[in-house]
Amino acid sequence: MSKALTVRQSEIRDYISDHISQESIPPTIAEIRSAFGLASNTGVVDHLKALENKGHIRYHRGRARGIELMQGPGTQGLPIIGRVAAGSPVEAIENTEKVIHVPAAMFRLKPDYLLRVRGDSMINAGILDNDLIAVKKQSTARAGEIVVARHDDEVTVKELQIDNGEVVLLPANEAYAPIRIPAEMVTIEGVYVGLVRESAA
Amino acid sequence: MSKALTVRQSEIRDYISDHISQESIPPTIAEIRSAFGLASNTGVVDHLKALENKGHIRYHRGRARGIELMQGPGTQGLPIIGRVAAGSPVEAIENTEKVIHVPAAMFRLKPDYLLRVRGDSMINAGILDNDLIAVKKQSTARAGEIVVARHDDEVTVKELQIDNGEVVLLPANEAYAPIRIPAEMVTIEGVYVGLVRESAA
DNA sequence: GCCAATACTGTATTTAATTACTGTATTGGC
DNA sequence: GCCAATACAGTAATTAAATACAGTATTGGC
Repeated sequence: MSKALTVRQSEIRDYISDHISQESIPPTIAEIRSAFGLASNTGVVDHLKALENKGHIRYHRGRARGIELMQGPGTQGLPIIGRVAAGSPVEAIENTEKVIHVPAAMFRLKPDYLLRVRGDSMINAGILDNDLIAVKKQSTARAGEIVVARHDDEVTVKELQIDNGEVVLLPANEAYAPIRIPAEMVTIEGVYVGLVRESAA
Repeated sequence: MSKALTVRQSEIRDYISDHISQESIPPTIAEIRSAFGLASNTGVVDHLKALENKGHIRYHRGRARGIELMQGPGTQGLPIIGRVAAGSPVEAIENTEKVIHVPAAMFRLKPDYLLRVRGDSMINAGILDNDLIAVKKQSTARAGEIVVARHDDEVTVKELQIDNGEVVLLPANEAYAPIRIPAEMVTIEGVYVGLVRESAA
């Protein structure tokens, strides 16, 4: 749908997105120019044209602040994934509870979806039963990161550790034991980048 | 807060609201003028000033399309309160870090603002240092609820308990002792209704 | 080695949009 | 009967913002 952006292009796209959420109006070309320390409007216009060609914005020529953000994945709505069906990828659409409009800019790393956590195995990491964790999709992770891991068609949230070539999934709760699995039997679905809790009444 | 509008004023307010939802950008003064078949910008400006005085819009002079709706689509922004200045009410505008657009529907009870939590006194309730808690403003609360309480110009987040006419502010961390204060020395600022965590990298 | 895309500077110009007056007519309240 | 608020017209001036052109330098692909 929307082609890959260069580093500079996605910086500008993010600036536009942030400007809209904070000022509730798109920036002018001159505002973008000075935000990036550029000397000429032309450079900004070039980027806007590129972003338009790649389907990320609509650029209404001749209109003041005529930049309209296209709601690409990760921009506006984050789907909430509920129970995860066995065998299906975690982002399968039929598992979507609903979509909530959380600005991805709210989190330091842009998440791709929200996953509802079941159980209390991560309470010492401040992740409680029924919390929604913001997950960024990626297939690798570093030791010490909290990851969404799939093993035997079961998806769990645990701290990742590597020990002697084996993957250790470490709960943050003394009542649970670490899970040790050969690396080739575990798939990393994503990493934990944030959390949303709708507190019970 | 927002005073009653005349018929004409609410027509114009509705037009602005519709324009934002349809074009995702506020209208210009000239667009409003021609939409209502007026011959002069002055009439529109008069209405905008009236709408501003009555608290329905913010009118940013000198900016193209500088009309910001205070209610309606895209207005569910919650201010993030950072450090709380001594003596000032917690919602004081100078303490606002920024506004993030979190749909109020995300939480069961509609919060009024987000408060950045400092310290680890509530870790057993899953509230960590630097988390943002969603707070609903209210001056009373029931025992067992987690509240934002002010005592001696200091604002803390604790579980509320009542014991023998005294207020007990209960931390959720064994390392901290409960705080016991006469009820008349504590002000309840609001109750905890949700949480947002921007996880550290 | 060339082409296309990216990422800009610099200057000038045009058009979009807001503001700044002055003035008229109507309405409702005290 | 007057005052304040509402609801406009009309004209000019000013500023905000976008565009148009002509370049330069760098990168990666074929």
